[in-house]
Amino acid sequence: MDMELMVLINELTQGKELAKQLRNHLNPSSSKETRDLLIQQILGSYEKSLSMLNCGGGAASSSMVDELADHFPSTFANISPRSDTSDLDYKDQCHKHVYKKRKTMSRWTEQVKVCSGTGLEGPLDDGYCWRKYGQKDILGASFPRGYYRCTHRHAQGCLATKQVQRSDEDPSIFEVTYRGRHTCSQNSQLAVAVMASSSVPPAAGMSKEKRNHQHYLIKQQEHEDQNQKQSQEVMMFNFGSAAGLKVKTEDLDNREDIFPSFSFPLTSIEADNVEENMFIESFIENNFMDSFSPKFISPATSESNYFSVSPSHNMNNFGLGHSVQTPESDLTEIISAPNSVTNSPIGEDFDFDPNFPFDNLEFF
DNA sequence: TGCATTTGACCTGA
DNA sequence: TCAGGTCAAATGCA
Repeated sequence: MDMELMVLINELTQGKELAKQLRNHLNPSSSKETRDLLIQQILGSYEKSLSMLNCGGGAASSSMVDELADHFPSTFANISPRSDTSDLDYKDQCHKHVYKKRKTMSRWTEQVKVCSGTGLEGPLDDGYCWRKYGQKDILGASFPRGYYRCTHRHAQGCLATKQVQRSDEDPSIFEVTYRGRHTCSQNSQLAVAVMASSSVPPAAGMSKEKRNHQHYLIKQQEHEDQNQKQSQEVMMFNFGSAAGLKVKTEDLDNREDIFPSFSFPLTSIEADNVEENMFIESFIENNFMDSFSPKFISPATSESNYFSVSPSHNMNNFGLGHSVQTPESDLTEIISAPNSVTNSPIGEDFDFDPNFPFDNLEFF
């Protein structure tokens, strides 16, 4: 990870810690000087952070901007390099940027079992509109891998992509790797419905697309929640370092140690890449993107990532998950219901503990 | 005619 | 150097 990014995170973390202290001093017995000092330190910490973000020259800044651009393509479209380069250069730079994004975009994998006779082949319906843009024979794989991207890529700059790979062992199983977050409007529109219904099982009348989409969003949210946990873990580590506490860092090298319940088989991701990307993405998404929205879903449950569409598959295999089958029996989605709110890091009585979500506006 | 898919070429990173 | 990922022209389809 970039040193400057680490410094930036430390600054923000320090600000958070100072705010925590300030909160403890928000009683009549505390001196005004102490509070003023803490406020000054908090402001200084955030000013430093902002100046780092505003500084366009540093490598960390540009990489952070890249990251932000990945998540807010429509916003960053206005800052296109077209303004000061030729079309050829622009195309070239965009092309290079695509390859750069390969490494930095979040991704998670699901396995989807397709029953024989369902007629379901190729791209699996998750509620989004995907357009196939490529197919490639993969070394050692019996079946080619299909590459799909969001239909609204050009219209709305949505950078979400997915790869569909048929399993060698069981051709009825498709391994679907999602990359990037949907920023297109179909996401937000359906997301409202999903968020509104996230605390209850999907209604029987819910369309297949919405249910599939709900499943997709829930998986995406799970992925992000895990990111957030890891982010908090690293921040706690930073705290420990600052306070001279000894923190076992090897946990950071083993995601399963940290998140034993997280069962996505991130098959082809190098561990270091996962850590870095998850942390950066978590930091950006949780502290910038999600700053103005509460966390509706926090399924911190142990759950298999194996999503069977077999009608005979027992829903109890998925813990809190439940199965919904369409009348056509073409595709059954296993949708994991969110856990009770007690599992959420955001409690009713919010307290500034190290796990406090950094994205709460009241904090500022 | 417009949109989606196919497929060979090209680019990047390991 | 090669495998994986993406582009874009050609093609198919409604």
